[in-house]
Amino acid sequence: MKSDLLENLNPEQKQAAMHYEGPLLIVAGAGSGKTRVITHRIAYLIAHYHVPPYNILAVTFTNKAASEMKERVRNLVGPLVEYISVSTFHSFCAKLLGIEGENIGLKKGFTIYDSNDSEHLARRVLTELNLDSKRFPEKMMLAAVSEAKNSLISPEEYPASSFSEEKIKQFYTTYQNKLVESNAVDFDDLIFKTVMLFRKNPDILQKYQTRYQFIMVDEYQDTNHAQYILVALLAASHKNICVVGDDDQSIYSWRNADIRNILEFEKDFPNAVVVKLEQNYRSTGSILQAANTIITNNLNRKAKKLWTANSEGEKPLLYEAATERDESQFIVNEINRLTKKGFQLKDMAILYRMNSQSRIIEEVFLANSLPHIIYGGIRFYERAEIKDILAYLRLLANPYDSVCLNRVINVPKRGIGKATMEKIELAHLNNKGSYLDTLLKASSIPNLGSKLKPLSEFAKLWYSLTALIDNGNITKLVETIFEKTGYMESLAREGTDEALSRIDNLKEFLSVTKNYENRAGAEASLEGFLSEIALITDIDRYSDTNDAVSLMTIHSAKGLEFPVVFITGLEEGLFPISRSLYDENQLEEERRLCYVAITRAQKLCYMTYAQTRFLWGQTSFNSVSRFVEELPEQIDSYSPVKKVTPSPVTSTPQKHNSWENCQLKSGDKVLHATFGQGIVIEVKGENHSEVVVAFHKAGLKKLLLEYAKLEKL
DNA sequence: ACACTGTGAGTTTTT
DNA sequence: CTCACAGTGT
Repeated sequence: MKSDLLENLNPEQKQAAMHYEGPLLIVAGAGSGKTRVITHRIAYLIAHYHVPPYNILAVTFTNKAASEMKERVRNLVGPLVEYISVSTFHSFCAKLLGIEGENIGLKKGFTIYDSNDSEHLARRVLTELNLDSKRFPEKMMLAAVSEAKNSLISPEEYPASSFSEEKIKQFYTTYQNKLVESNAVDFDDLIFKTVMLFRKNPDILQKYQTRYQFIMVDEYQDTNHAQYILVALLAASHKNICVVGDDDQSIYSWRNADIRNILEFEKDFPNAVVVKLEQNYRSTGSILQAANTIITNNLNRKAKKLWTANSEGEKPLLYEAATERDESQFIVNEINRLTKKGFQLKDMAILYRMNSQSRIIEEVFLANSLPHIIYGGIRFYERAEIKDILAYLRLLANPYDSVCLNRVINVPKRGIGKATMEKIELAHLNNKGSYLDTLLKASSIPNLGSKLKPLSEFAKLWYSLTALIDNGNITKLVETIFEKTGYMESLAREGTDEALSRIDNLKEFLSVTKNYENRAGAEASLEGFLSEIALITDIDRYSDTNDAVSLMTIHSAKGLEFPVVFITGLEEGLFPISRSLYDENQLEEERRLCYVAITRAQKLCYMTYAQTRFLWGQTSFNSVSRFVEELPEQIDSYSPVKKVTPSPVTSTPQKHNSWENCQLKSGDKVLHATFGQGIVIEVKGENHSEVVVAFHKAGLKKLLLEYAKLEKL
């Protein structure tokens, strides 16, 4: 049955898939079938070398990549896939620390802080240390801490040879102490602490070395030093390590990814076998040629040249828009045209450099009723109400967590503010137990006055909820929290549109818990649920069954492919982004980002830019991106200035001049008595008597100017 | 304690 | 522009 397993692989792919023991480096260009090779290698190890699935570990960076890999392995090996460990770096470490964490002082149920929680904590540390947050912004301090952790430098080891280093060291030390007190870890700690665990406990390390006989790492170019050491430790005894990566697609150096990990793999593992995959199966010849032309402008890279046997196809098309709205409208028009030629909406993606660019695109999409999904941006799990309910759950799992306690103790309002909270913190200092212990003994906290009553009630509520933790029924637990805390009720009483949408989000959260329970079955636990949620991103919440255009940043598009790709905002200062313009290394990373963007496209690739763009509160006039200029021969360009814009809606100035009777034009902000603020999308009808307005709260409305009292803002 | 207002500052990418 | 925070008045 498995004899034809490798039948459809090319010779290099086959060589990599058949590799048995010892280190293996697969340099896999974009679209060269690397996932295919990894999945086939896993299947081959099992079928041909009879490696027990239990001994195989595959690590990726994103949950999406992990679940996709799992599915594709399942297609090859069937139900055996459940015994293979396929997971992200972070979730692998989270699980491992859940089991072994007590060896390095982590109590059961520890919380994983996201960047938002970390910032809260950082702010408290800054005030406590009396550090001027202007000279030492928390973002900067956290970045320094992150860099230290990713380099495996502990607070004690952190240098103090300059004034600012001294301050960072101080911050790092206090920040870390507070994490420990809260029984919490941040993202970087997951990797850092796992490495520490292994270093301090050789017996535990050995256990996992024995368990994971064959290790595979995807997107190796994005690993940082800590991740590299983690993998190296696990592979130290058997050296059965296979890494897959492409230095041209390294776009995470700002997260301390160390490109040297891939460039120097052969030094680190001297007898490594190296396989290069250079045949691209994804894109047309023209698209690939454009990508190749761009990337050769980078000096710091391994020489390679992707080729394809695919047909030439059409050259990428460059569109010069007047404004960012025009850019979006062009895209909408093209999408409408392409759907008539047989493309589906889910075949198309719009990529941009930064999330804020999605706003205008979404507006125009809404105005044209074009179905779309925005990845990233306002994240589900970052919405206040979701964070509130999660904070309740996290507090139940970990009653030491001060950040979560601060978040929920006055939500909904219980009349407990800063002053009371300080009294609690003070009492807690002399208490060896958890915050729950402290609050249950609230009557012994001095000077509480009238606040004792609400506090005791809160403690009682908290205590009664703990009884529900262990039955694994998280949905029930969440429903009880909604009810007993009065959270839902207080939102319902508010009755505003915003409150109603919050209620909807909370209801959707119940489908998240149900989904988890279905998947986890008898294994379901509050800790398991929380650690899964902490590491999940929005990308994992969407299914691709809906026919809709995808909108996302280029970073989150890595690893994905689409028949049609629109790359937007190709302007100097935006892409490449202004901060990178004077740093050759950063500029090369921007160029790699551009390379990643182009190579997402299978059939058609569009590149767009706007002559003027409203950016950061003002209109800017940027020239076309240098990346476009690096492609003189490889693209066709299309400038609407010479032709009539084919859009039914436009905001080009020429057209406005002819609207003599009309004070409103598309793009204007207006205020409506009942619908609130909105933006004019379209003016139409005889004498321009009708307007279509996208209201921020009420959505799209068609209005007659004669009746609707619109105030121009 | 809290709701409101105005000011001021910083604007990338994400597990 | 948008968010966070300080200061104000209730």
